Amino acid sequence: MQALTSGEGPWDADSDAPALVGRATIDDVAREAGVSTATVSRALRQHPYVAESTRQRVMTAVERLKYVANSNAARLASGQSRTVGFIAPMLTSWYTSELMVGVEEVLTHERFDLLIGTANSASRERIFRGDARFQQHIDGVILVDVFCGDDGARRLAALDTPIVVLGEQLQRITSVSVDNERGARLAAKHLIQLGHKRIALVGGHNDLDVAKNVPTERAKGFRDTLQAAGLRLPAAYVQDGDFTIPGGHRAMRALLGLPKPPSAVFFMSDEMAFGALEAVRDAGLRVGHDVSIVGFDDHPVAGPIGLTTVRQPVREMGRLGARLMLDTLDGFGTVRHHPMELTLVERISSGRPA
Amino acid sequence: MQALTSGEGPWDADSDAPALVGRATIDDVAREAGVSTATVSRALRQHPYVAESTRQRVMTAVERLKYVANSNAARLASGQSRTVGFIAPMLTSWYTSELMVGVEEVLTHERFDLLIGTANSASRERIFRGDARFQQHIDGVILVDVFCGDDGARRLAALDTPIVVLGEQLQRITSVSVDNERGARLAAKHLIQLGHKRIALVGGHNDLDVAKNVPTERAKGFRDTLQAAGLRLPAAYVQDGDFTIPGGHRAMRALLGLPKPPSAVFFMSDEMAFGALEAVRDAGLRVGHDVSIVGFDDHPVAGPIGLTTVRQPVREMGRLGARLMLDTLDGFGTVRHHPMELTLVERISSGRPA
DNA sequence: CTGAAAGCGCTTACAG
DNA sequence: CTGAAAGCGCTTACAG
Repeated sequence: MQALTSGEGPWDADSDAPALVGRATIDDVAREAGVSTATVSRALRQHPYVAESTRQRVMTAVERLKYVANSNAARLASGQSRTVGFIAPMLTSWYTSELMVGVEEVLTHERFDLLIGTANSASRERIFRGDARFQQHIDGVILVDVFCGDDGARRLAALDTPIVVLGEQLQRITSVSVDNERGARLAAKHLIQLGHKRIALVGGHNDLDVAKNVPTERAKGFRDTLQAAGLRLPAAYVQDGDFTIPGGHRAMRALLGLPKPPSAVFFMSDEMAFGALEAVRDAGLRVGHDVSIVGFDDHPVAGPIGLTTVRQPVREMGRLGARLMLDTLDGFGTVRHHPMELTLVERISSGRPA
Repeated sequence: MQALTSGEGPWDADSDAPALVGRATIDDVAREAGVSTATVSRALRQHPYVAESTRQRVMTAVERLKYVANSNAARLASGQSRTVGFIAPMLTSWYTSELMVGVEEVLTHERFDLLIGTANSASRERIFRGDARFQQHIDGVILVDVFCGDDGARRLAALDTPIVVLGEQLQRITSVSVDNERGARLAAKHLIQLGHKRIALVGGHNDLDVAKNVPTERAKGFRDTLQAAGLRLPAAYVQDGDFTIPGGHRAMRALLGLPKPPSAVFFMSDEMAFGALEAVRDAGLRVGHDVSIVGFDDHPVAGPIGLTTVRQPVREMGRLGARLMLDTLDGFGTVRHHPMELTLVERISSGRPA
């Protein structure tokens, strides 16, 4: 970018800056400061052995020339990509993008790049054994909703790539996790305490063969709680909502079409619960009265529309995950599990059965 | 990343690949194919003057070695950053992130990187005259909700950096735009036709001194339509909702607290309308009956909750904007304006006045 | 159509 | 604490 042509105000050119053809390089700075490029490089990266006076001179030259290091050259020379991969089964869900924002926030601050990837069943193999984008030039990978059992986890841990898992806990892999079973228990208990007997469950990813852990754990917590209360969960009361808004809509319609529809439904994500709203309305019923609904996430729209939900601090999980990755890359890499708190937020979408 | 340790299934090592210490470089490929590195480079980038048989041999070697070019080296050598900047006043709104997803989609496909930036009043100057991240190593900039009048537009156009503007139309700058005035007119007309006389307006960015164009244009279309219908718009009926959910909540609460509250409100974004929902509920009123609400965007949750809104194809706008940027960078850079269609989607949040 | 070689702008042992 | 120099892995005129 060059200086602007003329005129006043915020779009003005900065007339203080020395005229340059193209951008200043490290050589320009070295010349200006009267030192070698090596010294400039060291001064700029907080290298310990640089005289304070030298550092000052370098900084002055940097300011004057508005020098910014060419990161391509820096990465090539140092062999460090300063890039972290981010892999999730579904990039468009609120949950995923919120995690991504958190991750991006701290990574950008540390001048790292983020490489985004989806992980459906077709691509998951490629990713770990040679996907074009991930095969090289990546320092580590942040995984969301990992799609593997204990066995897969063991193999993941054996990779020589730093890995951080978000949203669940895996053996021998650093993670920022949430107790999914407990979250589902909170939701189930809440509905049981309200007096509901016919409670349905809407999850997803049943046929994707990816991202199985999260729905599996939530389903378990839910079933266990119902069972402990002596309640049945008929097969027809378990629907696949695909973790999307339209999926939630379909699932709810199916449930309401049953001979004996449930009086309450737990959705494993708020977005699915949002989709359900329309189905309830179309059936001429009222949420919170005729049908109670509980979601999972605490999406920003959950509050405004009064959705009872299991809240998880998603953005915070993303931030923490990124920090753990950075720690690992810095060599402070003991495997750690960071549990995040889950809380039930009661709002008006759940009430006593009619 | 290295091969996995052992075991079967999707986490297996690929035993066909030649053992390599580190990654294959262009030299490895050249050796394997029996050609020079220059030829490998040409073959890989669809250079016209490469014999078909040579290209085949190179490709085979690439496959065998699972070669992937080091983009840092490629960018350094070619002098092309293959990076596009994306600047918006508010990164967390649905509108902005949806645009970003669209942009990211086509940019990634073309192996371009995206550099994200916010543009509040404090930083907008820096961006164009020397922000560390944008000063260099960027091929072009995509601007959302540009914050300048005709004068600013003229200066923007004079920059030697390719620019594409999203969401509105500016003199002499390529854009993917929407007729904001018309959108607001659609909303106003709809409410007027339903019989409303007391109609309020909730916009935002009033004190940010950024992103003024969009709210200004929408306000104009709205005012003009009311005036043409002989309706007044008292100052108290114009509120700042900050383009956020909490902002919409506050604005609605203020409106409902008025001695003579409006019977209908037009929000310049769906998210603000979402925030209003809670305020309406808290006041013991019903949306679509006691108060009609119209939004702008057609956010994914608008359908499920039945929000009447002015729909704009946001993701599509992002995609198109990215393509226009790529065209510009390829030298096909005539200034063009691509208008996108706006349509009113009538749902249950708007009805006849009580 | 292909190769030898310079060069992109940094970083980093290696000396001093 | 600092400098000279090699090298990171590509691309691209320049010859042929």
